[in-house]
Amino acid sequence: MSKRSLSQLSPVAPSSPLAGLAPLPGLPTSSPAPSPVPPSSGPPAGLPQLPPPYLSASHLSRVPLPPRSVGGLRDHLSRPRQCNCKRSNCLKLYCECFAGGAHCDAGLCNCVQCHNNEAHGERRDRAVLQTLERNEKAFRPKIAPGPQPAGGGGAATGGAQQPGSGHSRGCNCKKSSCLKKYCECFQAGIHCVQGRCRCRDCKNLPGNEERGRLGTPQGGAGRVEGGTVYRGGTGAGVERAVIAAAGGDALFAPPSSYTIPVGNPSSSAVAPCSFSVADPVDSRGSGAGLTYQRKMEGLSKALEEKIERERAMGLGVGKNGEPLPPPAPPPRPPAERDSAARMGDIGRITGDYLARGGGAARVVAMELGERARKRAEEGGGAAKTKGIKATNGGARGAGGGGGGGEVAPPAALGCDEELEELQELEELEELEELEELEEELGSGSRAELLRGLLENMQARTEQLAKARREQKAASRIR
DNA sequence: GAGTTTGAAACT
DNA sequence: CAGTTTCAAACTC
Ligand SMILES: [Zn+2]
Ligand SMILES: [Zn+2]
Ligand SMILES: [Zn+2]
Ligand SMILES: [Zn+2]
Ligand SMILES: [Zn+2]
Ligand SMILES: [Zn+2]
Repeated sequence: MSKRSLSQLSPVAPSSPLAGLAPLPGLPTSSPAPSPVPPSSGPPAGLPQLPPPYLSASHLSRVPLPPRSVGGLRDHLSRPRQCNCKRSNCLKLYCECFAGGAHCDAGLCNCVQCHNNEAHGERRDRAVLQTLERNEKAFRPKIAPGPQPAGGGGAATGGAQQPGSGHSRGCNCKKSSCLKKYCECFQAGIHCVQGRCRCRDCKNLPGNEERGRLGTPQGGAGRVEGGTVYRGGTGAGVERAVIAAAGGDALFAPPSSYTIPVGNPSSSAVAPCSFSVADPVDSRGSGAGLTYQRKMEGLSKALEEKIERERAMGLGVGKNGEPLPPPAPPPRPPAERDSAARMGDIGRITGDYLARGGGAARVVAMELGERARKRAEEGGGAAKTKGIKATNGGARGAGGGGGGGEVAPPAALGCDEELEELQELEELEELEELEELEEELGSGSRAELLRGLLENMQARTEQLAKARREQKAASRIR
């Protein structure tokens, strides 16, 4: 389902973007559609010429392409595309994969906390929209298709370039003279374009041949995929990036056909799209049902208590680091809940708690530890009690506060500390302990719980990071 | 592999 | 739009 006719312009168009990547002819400029693809590795340009992929501001421009990869299934489009992102969640253009409109390949990428995958479809969708908001051409090729003096990884060779070709936005190099792969032009193997490139001391202009053919003695060749310039490509890189291929060749990962709902700018695009992968509901699978529910219950209760306790102690910080004075508006809902609601409790509770900024990390850690212990007891003996890295012990991390009466947590520091703590914990997913734990608890429950916690933590982390930045900025402004 | 440099992307 | 900060890759040692 979810098949919508293009002409259907509903206000809050829940575009179902990405998903797969739809080959998108990059350049706007009319491409005579020659046969750019050079010999080697020049598969037939089988892609039909699609209509201008421009995201018209008047309506959704859903690229009419084979919904083949609708599920976001493996995009058999690009070659090794691998990133090593650590702090962007692969949801920013910093990430090669994301920038190229592809999902990260858990097998190839070495990214941390990657959200550029089907498992985080919605997040990714939002990120894509944000990115497009900033720059509608964000996912379009930077390198014009057409005949290029390609020389991937090396300086451009030919003489003059055809108008319209080159780096669409030009580079802005200041210290590399455009002779290193720091320069996108150079990396793409094309000359800089006067008037567009704002480089200084450019030595990558037509005529200025071979300054050192391979400007980079070390490292590998650069590459250009679908017009996107990448720095990556160590060694095994593509010697000849074959930039021209963009003309409609599947050789590269054509920038996916992201769609952007521009229908009504006024009404925020809050609900971007509900592409949703599958029904998360049933994903739980059979069997784990009851067990899972019980676990959740237990955890829920434990967390609730913990929260209550801490709140009573005056711990907690406002979203912006401000102390949290009011004991809290205890909107303690009745005790009646259906299983479904109960299931969501964990999320709600932790979310609530985290939102208030308590020692989030600490709580999570303790909770996990407790869970493990519990499990051990139940299971009867042999259980292993995973302690889960409990970060700073009893520490009064965030709320800290101290002593009597008014708990005035040093917003600044507390925030920072908590942030670190959280970031550290965010990597729980990679802890071996958890994997072991998983065996004991059952992947279903563990995964679900963990995911919930992590998501909350991530959200919180983002908040904190922002707050921290602001503080930093504020202090620097002084 | 650790540390530095670089410029695009992000943010203010 | 300019000035800064963040980020991940290119590069150096
Ligand atoms: Zn990445
Ligand atoms: Zn990746
Ligand atoms: Zn990734
Ligand atoms: Zn340059
Ligand atoms: Zn340039
Ligand atoms: Zn230049």
